[in-house]
Amino acid sequence: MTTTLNRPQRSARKAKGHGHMRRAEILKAAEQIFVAEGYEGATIRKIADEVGVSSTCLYMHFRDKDQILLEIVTAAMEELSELSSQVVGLPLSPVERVRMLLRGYINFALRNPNAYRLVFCSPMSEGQPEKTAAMHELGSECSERFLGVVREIAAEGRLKAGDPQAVHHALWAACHGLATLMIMKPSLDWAPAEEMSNLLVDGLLFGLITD
Amino acid sequence: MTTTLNRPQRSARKAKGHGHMRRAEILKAAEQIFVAEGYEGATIRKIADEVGVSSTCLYMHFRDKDQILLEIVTAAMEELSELSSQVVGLPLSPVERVRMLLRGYINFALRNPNAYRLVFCSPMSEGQPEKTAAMHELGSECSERFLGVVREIAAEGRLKAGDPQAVHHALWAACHGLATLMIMKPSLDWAPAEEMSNLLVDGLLFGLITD
Amino acid sequence: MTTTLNRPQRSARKAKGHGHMRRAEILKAAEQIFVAEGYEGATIRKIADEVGVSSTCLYMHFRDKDQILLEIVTAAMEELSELSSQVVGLPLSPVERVRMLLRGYINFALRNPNAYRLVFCSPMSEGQPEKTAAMHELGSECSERFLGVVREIAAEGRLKAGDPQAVHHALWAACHGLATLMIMKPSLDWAPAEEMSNLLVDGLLFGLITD
Amino acid sequence: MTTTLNRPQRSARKAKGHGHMRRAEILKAAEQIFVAEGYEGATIRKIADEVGVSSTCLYMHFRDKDQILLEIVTAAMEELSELSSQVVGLPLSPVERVRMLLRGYINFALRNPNAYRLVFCSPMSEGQPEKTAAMHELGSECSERFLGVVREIAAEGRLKAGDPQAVHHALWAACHGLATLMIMKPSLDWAPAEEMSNLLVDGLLFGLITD
DNA sequence: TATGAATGAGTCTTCATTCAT
DNA sequence: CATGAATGAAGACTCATTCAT
Repeated sequence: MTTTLNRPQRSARKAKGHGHMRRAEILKAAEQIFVAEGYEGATIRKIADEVGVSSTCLYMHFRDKDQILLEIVTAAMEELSELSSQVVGLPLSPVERVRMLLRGYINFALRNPNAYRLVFCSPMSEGQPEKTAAMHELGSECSERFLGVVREIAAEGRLKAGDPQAVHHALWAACHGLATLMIMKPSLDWAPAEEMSNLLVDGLLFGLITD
Repeated sequence: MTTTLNRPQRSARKAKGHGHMRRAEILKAAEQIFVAEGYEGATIRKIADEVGVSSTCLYMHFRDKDQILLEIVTAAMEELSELSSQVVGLPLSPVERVRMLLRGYINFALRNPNAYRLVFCSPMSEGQPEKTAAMHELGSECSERFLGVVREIAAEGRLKAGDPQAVHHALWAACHGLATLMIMKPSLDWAPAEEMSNLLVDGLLFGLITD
Repeated sequence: MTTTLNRPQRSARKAKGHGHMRRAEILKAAEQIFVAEGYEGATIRKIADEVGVSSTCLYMHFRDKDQILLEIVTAAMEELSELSSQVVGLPLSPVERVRMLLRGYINFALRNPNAYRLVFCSPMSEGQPEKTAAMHELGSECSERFLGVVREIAAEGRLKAGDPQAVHHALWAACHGLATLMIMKPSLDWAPAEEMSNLLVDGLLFGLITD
Repeated sequence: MTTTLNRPQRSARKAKGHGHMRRAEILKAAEQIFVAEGYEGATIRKIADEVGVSSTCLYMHFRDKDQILLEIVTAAMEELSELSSQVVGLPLSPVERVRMLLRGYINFALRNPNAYRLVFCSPMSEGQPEKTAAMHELGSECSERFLGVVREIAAEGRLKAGDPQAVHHALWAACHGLATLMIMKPSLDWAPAEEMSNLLVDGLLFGLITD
């Protein structure tokens, strides 16, 4: 009742972690809030409160708010890139690798909904040219890797229609659509995510690729 | 209901006409900004500046910020609903009607990119319960109509997998993905829209439905 | 639902009164709103809506908002002055006339709570020097008349203590207190107004004046 | 609870001290403006300007506008409550205690005109239920204490008329009237405050209570 | 490394008022 | 006499950011 200052509810100021612990702590807190409240909802104050430090403190570790979010998003993209990299290298038929790529992609998007939205559904890309470079580079890598596997399939003469690029785009777009729609309209009466994912991916592959 | 000026004549007279031109001007500016800068980025001031009037002026024509957005969205949804209604009534096989629905859907989205993003890529949905009722009603209508046709196909025992609801969701989501991605990433090396549309839709239908 | 303009609910635009009807209509509406919602709550728009005309229209009859309210208040003061004038002239003993004056005063205040507050509880007096002149003139008249009757009593040697001026102030202040407190704290568990009024006035007169 | 700086030391250091001087400065400025311009007239901006800081700065020290006002009012009420508490406990006859309560009350009001008006002449009361709880609690305490003494007098069968509650209200209201009128109309030709106070209080007690 | 205090720009919204018709 | 359209100033409040310590 007698709270005299506005944000005193620093729940539990954690024991001083040395060195770069702080940075990680901040990123973690920011990600939580970012996921919970979206890009505009993730304010510096909320993040600072979550970590248990002053807002000012964040500026000792990051230039500005965008840098924090960008770092989170880039980390997410790295994960995605890493994931695609691993799948592409598996000793499986190209179709199987594509199937895993698509499933993994949808899965990733649903697990990182806000990062995903930020990367793929925001016009932010056009905002700062250089700041988002690293992020987009990672995106291109993923895309290239994926396209490579589709080309392998095409090389086997198994594309029912379209060129590899178009098929790759269609596959990606479809999965992108499922992910974003499930993220944006969670109130719809969706079947379980895995079921939807399988239904879509299997249908697409069956429809676009011959045995 | 009482006014015929709700949707003003889209003639070329741009010169500050009297009457209720203003309303339309505002809606147009708002749509652009909403789409360019997202829901939170579209401030009353920016819209007013775009139109070239004071912020206060907007309140003469709309109760609040939400009403502006809502009106744009609802108008777009009405158009989409109208379109789906027409297709569903055509004397064609259910599969053919689904094909037309999906193509028409993608087509609509690409022709109305701003409105489309506004409706399907904005978080706005989960805000006020009643204010968005009309909009959601229209969305549900479209969805129901589409689902109805998928059910016809299911009744013929031709769904390869999944229940009608899931298949309907998968088809919709895939087309949604193609539309949004082509809208949001126009710099990618896309095949022509119609080609992409056909590739995706035909692939999906072939993959999910038996002859 | 489809109201396109902000204030269309002009309930029932009354048949055009000729001449100065309008002025009276406006004052009446303003008084209602003034009483119902207080000084700050009585906005030009509300008054205009209540009358059924545009806000602009009010400016054809009154210079500004203050003039409207001032006119109401002055009218109230005229009523009070009239009332005191009548009572003072009655063929009764001075004590009886004072009793009636005080009762009438409390009664008046309770019937015109907002006007009363505006006149006696607002620093507005110091605001505009000339605009409120008429109003204050009326107040002085009342006060003088009242003081005159107290002087009659004093002339009979019946004041227990104090000079006429002080007694007049004390009587007035006490009644003022009852009125304002009942106006401002209506949620208190007050006895009926008349009962309170009698209790206070009779007590005061008995306490300050000898038989 | 955690801070000892709630009511900062009222020393004379006016030079922009560090610490929580600010809070007190703001409260002081707010009280002046609240009283000079009324509840609605006391805007955040005016207060901030008076203190010489930005409007934003106020929000560092208080949650919102209401909290500022509330704090002022509550502080005043605490003082008044303390005062009444002391008087009630004195080893005097109930009539004498009432006399002291009333004189003390008037005295308090005249010594704290700003706070007094804020508490007893502002409509603020009927706003939020819980926010004003503490304040009303203090008011009730005072009132109850006073009523208790009046009941003692009633128990001795010495009330000339009315029930204890009504008499208590009448006494309070009369003193309230004297205080507010002397505060609001200082330009009137008042007798010295103590003289007025004695005249009114003695007159009331003589008029309402038998020996 | 961290902070408390502060700020300027910006958010939506409402008000009294004016101007051209 | 009356209006629709418009406005500038102001309302409370929030945000990212900075500065002195």
